[in-house]
Amino acid sequence: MSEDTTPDIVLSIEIDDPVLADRLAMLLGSVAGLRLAASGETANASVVARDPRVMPEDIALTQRELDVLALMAEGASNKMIARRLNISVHTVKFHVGSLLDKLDATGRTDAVAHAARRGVIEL
Amino acid sequence: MSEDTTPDIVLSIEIDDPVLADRLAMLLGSVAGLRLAASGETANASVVARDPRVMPEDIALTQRELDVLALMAEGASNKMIARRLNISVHTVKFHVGSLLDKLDATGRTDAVAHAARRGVIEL
DNA sequence: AGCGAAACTGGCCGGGTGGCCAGTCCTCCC
DNA sequence: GGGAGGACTGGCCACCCGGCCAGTTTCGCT
Repeated sequence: MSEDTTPDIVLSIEIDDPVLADRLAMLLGSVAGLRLAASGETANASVVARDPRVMPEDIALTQRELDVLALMAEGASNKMIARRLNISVHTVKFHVGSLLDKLDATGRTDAVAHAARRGVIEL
Repeated sequence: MSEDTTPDIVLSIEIDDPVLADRLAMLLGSVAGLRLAASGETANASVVARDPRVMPEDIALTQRELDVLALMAEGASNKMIARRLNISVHTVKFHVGSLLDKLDATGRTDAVAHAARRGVIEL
């Protein structure tokens, strides 16, 4: 017991592409100071596929629309949003309306789903 | 021009903990066949902190509830869900009700948000 | 047989939602 | 100085949503 001040970092590979996953397992399996997680083992970190949502491809949402969107994602009703933002329910509806437009959604539930998919918001 | 059939895997480290990130950068930086992404560069894969949602911790949802939940996440109205599942709107409401219960949600938007967060559904 | 869970259906109703119309203030820009 | 866009507000209204009550059938387990 001496230089084990830092135990191996346990890494789990969570990549769908079997080819890439294999290459990584190969490369990382023989790195000193690092270990691949056994099945079921809790890892310190995971290697995941490049998240597709990272490229913004931003839909142009105004700040206010983002405010409303965030609260919608919390399950807040128009009334709650109005109170939280100190604006009238009508104004909330106004923003929700343009949100549905811009996100090409049919309702508020669809809107937050689309927004989450496109990375506009984080659930 | 011979064994470059497989260019280096570009890896980006996206970990908040600076200590862990540093150790990983150190260990991974010197692995042949693998390269750390330059800032802004698009990586093949990312090293991320253990995603909390990976552990199932499944809420016990019945098959029918999962059916309804999936359609809710598509932004479908109760009427649409009813048509798609060949059941009455009342039955849909019944399932939505227990979904709200089990997912501890205040409305359908909140329900799909919670479900997505817990990994019950994939957006 | 008896019992519970799941799925299904109905009526009723208050409140929420989204679409339409209208309008007023800003500020930035040509 | 006139336009364009954003934020904001109002009324009106059809429809949807979620919660309440009630009931049926079918299944598996004991």
